[in-house]
Amino acid sequence: MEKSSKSNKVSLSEVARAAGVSKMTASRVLRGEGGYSELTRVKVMEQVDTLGYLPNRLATVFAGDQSSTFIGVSIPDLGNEVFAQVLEGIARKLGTFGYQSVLGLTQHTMQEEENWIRTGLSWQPAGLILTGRYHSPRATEMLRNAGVPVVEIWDLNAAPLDMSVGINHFDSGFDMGRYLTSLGYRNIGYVGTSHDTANAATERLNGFCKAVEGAGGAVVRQLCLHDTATYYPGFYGTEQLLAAARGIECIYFQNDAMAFGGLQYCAAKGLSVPDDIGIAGWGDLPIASVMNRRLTSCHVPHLKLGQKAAEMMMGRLTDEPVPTCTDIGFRLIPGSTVRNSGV
Amino acid sequence: MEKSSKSNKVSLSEVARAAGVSKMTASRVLRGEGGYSELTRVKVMEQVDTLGYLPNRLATVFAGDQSSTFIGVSIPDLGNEVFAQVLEGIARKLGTFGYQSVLGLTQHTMQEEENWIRTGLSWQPAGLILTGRYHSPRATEMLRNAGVPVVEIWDLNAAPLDMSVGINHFDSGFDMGRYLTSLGYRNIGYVGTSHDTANAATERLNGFCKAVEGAGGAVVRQLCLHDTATYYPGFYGTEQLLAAARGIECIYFQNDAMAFGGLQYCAAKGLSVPDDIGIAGWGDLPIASVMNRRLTSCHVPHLKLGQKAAEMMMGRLTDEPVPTCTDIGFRLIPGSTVRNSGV
DNA sequence: CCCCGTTGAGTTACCCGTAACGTTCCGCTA
DNA sequence: TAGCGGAACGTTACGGGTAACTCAACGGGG
Repeated sequence: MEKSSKSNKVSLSEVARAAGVSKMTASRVLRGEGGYSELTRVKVMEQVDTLGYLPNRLATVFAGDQSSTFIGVSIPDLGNEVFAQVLEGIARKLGTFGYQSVLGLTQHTMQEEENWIRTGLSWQPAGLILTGRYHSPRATEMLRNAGVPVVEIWDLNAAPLDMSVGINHFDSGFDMGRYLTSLGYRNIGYVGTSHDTANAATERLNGFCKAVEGAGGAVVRQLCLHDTATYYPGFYGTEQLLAAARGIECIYFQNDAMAFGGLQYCAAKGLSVPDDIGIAGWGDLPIASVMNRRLTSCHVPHLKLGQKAAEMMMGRLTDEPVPTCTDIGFRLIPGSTVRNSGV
Repeated sequence: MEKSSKSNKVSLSEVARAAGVSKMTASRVLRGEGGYSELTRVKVMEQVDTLGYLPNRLATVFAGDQSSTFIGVSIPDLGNEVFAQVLEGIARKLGTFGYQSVLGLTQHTMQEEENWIRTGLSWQPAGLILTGRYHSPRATEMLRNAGVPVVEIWDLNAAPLDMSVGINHFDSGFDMGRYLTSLGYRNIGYVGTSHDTANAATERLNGFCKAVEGAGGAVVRQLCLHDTATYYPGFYGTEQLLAAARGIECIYFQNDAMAFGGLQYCAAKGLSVPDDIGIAGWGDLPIASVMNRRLTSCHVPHLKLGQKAAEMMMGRLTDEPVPTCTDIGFRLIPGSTVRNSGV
């Protein structure tokens, strides 16, 4: 049962020849658009089976001016569980429409994103889904010129390139700031990681600071680690923060993963949470559902966000009216890692 | 600044015309393969900038017999952090070679995988990376006929379709079984989820049972939930297991997420771990690094696994000699959620 | 028996790049 | 000054499929 040495790509012409019809007739049968007899259909389909013909979608896209079924999806990184869920929502929903997700990991940098957009556009995607609302000038220009639908997710963008779905991160930080100050916290610290200045985490921090300061408190120390926003940096970041500043009553973390690291640091050092110190995160990781203590955090429907993004994309591609801007909403989770009433 | 109604795709011919050269010359300039004067180069590049030309890679692929830079990657689901990391390793590594990952989420079913392979092959990928070693007969046939490189990851496959990288899950389960029995555990339970019978988790369970039985113990109860293998099912699965069987000394979970759920159930019910019951998981989730107690588990270098898969794929595509089978290895983590010496 | 509509199937052109080959034109050598 | 080589660039022919058009055969109504 040896195969011939090279590329056994069976083309439509070969199927047609084998079936004794023209290429065009075979094409009609394959697309089921009618205009052929039952006998012809059977002959063609027999050969499709026999030869193991697989349609070449590149050629189809290439032929008509119809666009492909590729959707480019750029995600900062998958180490962050939250983005993994967004991607799952997107990919799964797109899949149900017969569309494929082409993944780009942009490492939170606009340059990586720009590169990815450039190559991404070169294979004629039906659309692009991008994380974040900040893009390099050249990226923006390419996107405008390309004429493909674009959904910006994560950050809500009142003036999106095309469409946008996400939450208002500033507000989400603001709400947490207001909540923590309402509990009497005044000297507050922040632990996060640094990347581009323009991103969602920074906006949360800005909103947070505004609320805290508005309530007479102060974010006395903001730690921006040069590391990934995961568990262990949360651990040692807490150590650094507490060593650098006295009297911190509560720490706001960039996300839940870092907050768990912080919790663990406190446990290791015998600091009682929330008696000695309050801990708040962001994102509401799934693992929180089985922790003995509920982490104070902010819930965002990640999976739903991804699904919504995919739906908006598909709506645009099928010429349905689509809102340009969808607020997916967030919910503050009081939790038990901060004290539960004002002092 | 209104754009004309339709697809502003600028083609190479337009660039060439605007620059006053032939299509072929413009193509040569774009590819930098020489055979043109500096003046010509400048003229062409000017028009590229002015018109905002973006190469159409579909056409390129289509023109030569060179293959695309798409690599199809099938992953069961991204809710499982472990697969997200594998994907990250793959996508990132492929990216450095200028290849794109096209994602397929197969929900742990062979049928979904088959569908995805069929459509996947239709856009002429340079290769496929599949999770698992079990594929439907038709999928196998398509893969053989397609003549594209295939890397099967996750399960080590001694007789892969093409290439394989992963670990031996049977051995990994066996080692855990031997370890737990060496600590004196004899009445052991298992909590996992059911899907196709043929998968890595089942192989781990088989290896585990063999070791346990070989040491005179028994896996007295195997619970296979109809749910996803995450935290909460681990929680209520533990409840079900303990309600259904008496005298269970130790529970082996399908993965760490479920084990964390189990740990939490024990904490909620006042069961002391490991004094009252032992808990073991699999996969070594990142969050374990900041837990106060180390979960007994099995470490697998997920990111490295993904990277290796990508490297093997690239090696094959550049005609380097590539091992057909790479064991990425695992490491048993004794942890502190089982007792630490034989009774 | 002719005309015409319907059905089934073939022909042609095209999509956008690239390989392979042709052509021009220059300068250099004998 | 013919002859030649090579740099610079143009022409043609694909590749796999599809839209639009054309054509042939057949059956039914007048």
